[in-house]
Amino acid sequence: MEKFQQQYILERQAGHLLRRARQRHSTIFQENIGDPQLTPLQFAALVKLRDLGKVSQNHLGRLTAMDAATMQGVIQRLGVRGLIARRPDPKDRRRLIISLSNEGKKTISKLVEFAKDITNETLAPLSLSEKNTFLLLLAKVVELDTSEN
Amino acid sequence: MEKFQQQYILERQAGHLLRRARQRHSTIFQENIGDPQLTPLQFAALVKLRDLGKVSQNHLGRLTAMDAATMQGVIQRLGVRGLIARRPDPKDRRRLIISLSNEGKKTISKLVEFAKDITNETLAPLSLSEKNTFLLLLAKVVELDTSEN
DNA sequence: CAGAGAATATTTGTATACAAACAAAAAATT
DNA sequence: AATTTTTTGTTTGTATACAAATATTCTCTG
Repeated sequence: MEKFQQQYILERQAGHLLRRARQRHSTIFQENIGDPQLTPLQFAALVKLRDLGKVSQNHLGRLTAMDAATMQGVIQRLGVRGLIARRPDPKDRRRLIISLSNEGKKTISKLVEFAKDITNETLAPLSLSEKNTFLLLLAKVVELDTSEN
Repeated sequence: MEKFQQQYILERQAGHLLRRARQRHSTIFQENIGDPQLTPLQFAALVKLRDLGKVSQNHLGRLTAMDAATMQGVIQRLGVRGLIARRPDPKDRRRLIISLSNEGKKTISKLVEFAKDITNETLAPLSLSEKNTFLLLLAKVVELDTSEN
């Protein structure tokens, strides 16, 4: 008795499909966000800052799933554009406290309206119920409790 | 009558979740592929070459969803490691024909066994039927016909 | 067949992504 | 209180990702 050799098809692997889905999202994001300079990561950082006010740089990184080195670059570029303010935490001199500038507040409140369609557009090949299922499963894969937020 | 203001929650956006899912996959891939140097993209290129034999560099890029510039780097690094062979196409002098070296053939046939578990492990938080649903929807999002492969 | 247009590969520049090593400061342990 | 450990942020190095510009070659059209 021969065991059937299980084949390996790239197009059915989670990694390949996730990568392509992110490419799709990235394109749609760029086309719809209304600010050609702003990237998905930069936008994510602004959203979290809008929600929380002031956060340390590393903490913001954890909230947006960026490691310290990546966060460094993102904050750097947002700083250059004047969308955020940085100042040292007097209570913990290791920390850098990040917050939105007035310009940043204006920007995020304007762009978030465009951002709302992007998830929907990214999942456009799916029906409404499929979209919901997909987002639910996706959150489960990354072990995020949906009811948390 | 006031319209309810629709909120924007980062953790429910496709882009953010896709990004995190890919981070998860990337970690699991690295831990399980059995060759610390080999990246997901490099592995994808090797798999396609195994399936097809000889392909031009750009064509390989399209098959693995990499643009020409990215492909350039991946092929470069696989070349340095001696896993592929490159030679000009006599019939079309713009083209570079890529194929597996003997070393590359050995490598891919050994590693593909490890690779088979990675999708499963990446989707471990899901039940078996959820995994299937998820992969199906994911393929639909990137508009890949599953029956094609 | 000549010229326009398209395809292939390369290069440059910017932005993630993350490992690893580092300095400074805070927290935990003895 | 002194030592160890952890945390925070920075820097360096490698690998995607992709836009844009370029040179070469091929294809298509008139």
